[in-house]
Amino acid sequence: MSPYDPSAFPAFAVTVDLVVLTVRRHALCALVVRRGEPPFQGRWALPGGFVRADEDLADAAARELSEETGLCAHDPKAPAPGNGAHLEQLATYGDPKRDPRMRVVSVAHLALSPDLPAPRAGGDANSARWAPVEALLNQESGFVREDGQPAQLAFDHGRILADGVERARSKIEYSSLATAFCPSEFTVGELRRVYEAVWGVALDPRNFHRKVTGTPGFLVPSGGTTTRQGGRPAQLFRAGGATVLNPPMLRPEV
Amino acid sequence: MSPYDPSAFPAFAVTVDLVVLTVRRHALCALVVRRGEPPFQGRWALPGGFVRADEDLADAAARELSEETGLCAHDPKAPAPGNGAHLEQLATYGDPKRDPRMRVVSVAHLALSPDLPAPRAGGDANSARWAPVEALLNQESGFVREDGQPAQLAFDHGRILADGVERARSKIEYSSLATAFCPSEFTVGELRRVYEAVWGVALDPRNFHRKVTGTPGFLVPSGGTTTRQGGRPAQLFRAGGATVLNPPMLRPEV
DNA sequence: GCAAAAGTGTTTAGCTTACACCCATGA
DNA sequence: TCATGGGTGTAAGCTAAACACTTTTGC
Repeated sequence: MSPYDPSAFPAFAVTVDLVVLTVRRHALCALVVRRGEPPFQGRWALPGGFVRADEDLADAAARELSEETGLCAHDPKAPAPGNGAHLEQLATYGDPKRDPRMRVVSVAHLALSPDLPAPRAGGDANSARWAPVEALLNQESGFVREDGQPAQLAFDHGRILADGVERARSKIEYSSLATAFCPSEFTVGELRRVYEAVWGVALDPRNFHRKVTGTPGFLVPSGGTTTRQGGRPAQLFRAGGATVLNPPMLRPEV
Repeated sequence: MSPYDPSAFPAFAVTVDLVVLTVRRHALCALVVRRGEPPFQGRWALPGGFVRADEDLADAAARELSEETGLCAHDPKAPAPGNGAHLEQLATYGDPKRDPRMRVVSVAHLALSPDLPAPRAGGDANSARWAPVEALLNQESGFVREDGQPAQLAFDHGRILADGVERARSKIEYSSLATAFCPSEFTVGELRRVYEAVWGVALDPRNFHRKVTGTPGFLVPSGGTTTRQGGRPAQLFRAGGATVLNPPMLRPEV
């Protein structure tokens, strides 16, 4: 057997699926698209698509993200963040029966984005929307949305979403990743509300303020202030160069 | 275009590659096999192989691990650990040029095992050995082993190994995973030497002892004692049911 | 006895927590 | 004036780091 013989190994289709998270109205939300064709026609699914023949996995994920949201994924190593989203590989799902049509291995990616006006449909999806992850993850308990659509996601996307949410929840503990949910300029209170939405807890505003402003390199003041949240004007910050938080932000027990 | 048409998407080969780590003679070591055929013939590589047509990714990784080492990967959820190794998915590597022959996507897995007598060759590898990761990771700086073989690993396996080592180093901070490097019964000192080997640091034996014995569910005394390390007899322990360490073990700055 | 490794006790410093308190704005 | 969110001060409690000290074996 020659190692160059394509018949010597099974052929797989490879896709990328995206867990795109954002914080909207104090709730952690994920981008879902309605499937326009079988299988799972009419059901909600994570955005994604086939990896092209000469495309790297990260490039395929960035392309799908751009097609679905218009966001530019920004390389964590790039100097200018711009209006980009954080994008990282999450995990790979390859159960032989995960797609009834054929053998598909999906390399899931996790994207974190600031709140966007509204998702625009793209590719073969005929509609797209932000949905609170809490509702989507209640799929196991037979949750049904108010419009009568079952919330159960297509394929194994419920599991993929759960893994992505768990990754996001744990990663903001020890990294500065929570700033990826914020616009380029934000206040300490806005950043705190991100943590509260992602973790589903309430944090002490005073201790949170001391913690994030006291961690060198986490936040840099941009000079301006804002009163968009009401109350006393708050300083505006940008994300600093630090990527790890040491000591980490502690997630309350419940 | 029908979604069932195989010509509608590119075909990929999918492999699993294994980062198998152990601690031998106070050094973190990885299992490498010598390649018997091109490309990279004669070079060291990580063990791995093609995923079969109806095989899950985790099953393929467990099969390769068993073929190369005789270890049984044990599901973390299984009740009886036995003589099994820890096995988890690491990351997926799919650069279009990572294999000169064809488009191969590799789903890398990380395995942690107690010290084994000697690796046995299996599959198409004509030899296998444990190599200190420090030597393997110095490949970038033109490191050459004492036998004249360049240590540079085949394909992108140097990067995969580096990612696996980093995962292991960070994961023993906040989980009980370090016990996967120990035999079923071990002393606190032996566990400490695992941490010291993986992190490459020296830890205070007194504070380490208090830390691990004071964390509920981490270690359970097995009743026996041993003097195999010399000095005063040490209590023997087994890994307890706890999988997370809270608060975590702190890695010194270096 | 001596070396070596296992354990215990104690002090100090840093960090988290909880909460009292003041500040600056819009309505 | 009052409600609202921003921001500072401070004392209690927990943890880790550093290290003196005792215990129990082999040689």
